[in-house]
Amino acid sequence: MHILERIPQESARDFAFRVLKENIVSLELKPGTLISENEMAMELGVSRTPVREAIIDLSKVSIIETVPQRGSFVAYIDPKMVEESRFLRKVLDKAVIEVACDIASKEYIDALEENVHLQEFYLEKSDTEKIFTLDNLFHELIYSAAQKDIIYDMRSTMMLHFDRVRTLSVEAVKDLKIVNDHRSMLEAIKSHDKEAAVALVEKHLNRYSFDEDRIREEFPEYFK
Amino acid sequence: MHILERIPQESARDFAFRVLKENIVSLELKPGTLISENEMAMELGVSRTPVREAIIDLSKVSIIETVPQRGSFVAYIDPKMVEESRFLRKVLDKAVIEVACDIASKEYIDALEENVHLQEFYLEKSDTEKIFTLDNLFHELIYSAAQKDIIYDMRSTMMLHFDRVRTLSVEAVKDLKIVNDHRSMLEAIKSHDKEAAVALVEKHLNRYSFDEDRIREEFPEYFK
DNA sequence: TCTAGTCTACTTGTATACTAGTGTATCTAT
DNA sequence: ATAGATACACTAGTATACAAGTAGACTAGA
Repeated sequence: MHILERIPQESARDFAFRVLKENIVSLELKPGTLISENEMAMELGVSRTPVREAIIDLSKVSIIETVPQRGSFVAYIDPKMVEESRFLRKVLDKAVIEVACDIASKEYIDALEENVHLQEFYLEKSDTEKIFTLDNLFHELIYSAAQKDIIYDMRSTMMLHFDRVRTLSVEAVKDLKIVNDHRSMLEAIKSHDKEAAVALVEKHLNRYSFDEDRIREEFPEYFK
Repeated sequence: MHILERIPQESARDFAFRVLKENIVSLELKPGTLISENEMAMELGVSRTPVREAIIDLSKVSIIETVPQRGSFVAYIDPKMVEESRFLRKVLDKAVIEVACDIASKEYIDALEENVHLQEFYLEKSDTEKIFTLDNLFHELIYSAAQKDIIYDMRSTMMLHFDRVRTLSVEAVKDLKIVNDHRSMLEAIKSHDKEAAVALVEKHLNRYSFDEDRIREEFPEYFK
């Protein structure tokens, strides 16, 4: 497992949660791996309690499976769960951007404006890493603008299923297209054009295809 | 706090979670109340650990607010959160019933059929309690039929915000209408009529109105 | 009367100890 | 050699102990 740096003042629980999440999505922790609370506590330099609490959180969305008295395992890739997370994202993103079109305040519009501007800036420099971070922030901002913050949290945790298969997809989505999508979405929000916004989200999400058959063939050991 | 009976083989954590949930929704635990992990552990006859884990869960959706080194408090009714939960339900219920129209298996159709039949049975007997339980099960069955079980869990926890103001609403929704709605939804699912199903959900949810001003006037101490 | 300080009684966060169950490897008996 | 019993090493669930911080009551002094 790849141990991240602990952020100052970060609680042990949040730390453990963050490390677990990263390692699962990046497939550093392979599906089927046993996560020992004890071992992980040692590695992180914290006690079992916060590690355990983080594991419980992730069990909630079935990305970790806990069998009493046996262990906690990284869940195998389950197409049903991938579909469930993709479904959740599509449904929520569309509904939320509509609300954002209605009620986004100038404050958030400005934040989105800056965000997209930076995306375009780093697109110029081909800094995919930065764009990835800004991408996530962009969507979070929309949820905030629509005052749907708790829902965003749920979406994030659930998206782990999808993020993890995205790690396996060779076919990288072109940054150019993504950034363009975001620019268009922002313009739609600014002009309160709900219909356009929803259509853009639909198109945006369709860029992330999930070729289950290919991935299953290439990484059969990751599937149940 | 009203202590429920512990179900055999129920884990201490699930038990604590269930008791907390019930007491918060029923307003037995009033908004603003301090929930002491220690005290609750004593009352339930378990240790702090499972109680704490239950509290963490509920903090996730902001129905409990935990301030480090100060305490965990039952959150005041926050119209923003009520709206967020109502929004989540509306968006998900509509999207999920569409899926159910597409893929509900005979097994689930049968289960729904039995469920609605029982609702009609208890409607005859005016057993509101039973209908309430069957009502919840009905919606859970639809989510299961659409293979969206994790999403249903999220919805449930988030709905606590809404369920709690529903407790305060005097205007009881008529059982007759509810049961009729359910019957119609089932028929829509059986005939794969997505449009009708979505329209029914919309109508169904509109029955649950939330007169914030009135409730706020009547119970000002429950609001922040 | 007011203010500064201190003490107490609480809280959560974290660490550790104990319990009970599971799977495996090993040993024993046939 | 094989089947069954058994010991062991691990697990998660729960209980308890300790650390660190907060709020409020109380006291002493001006």
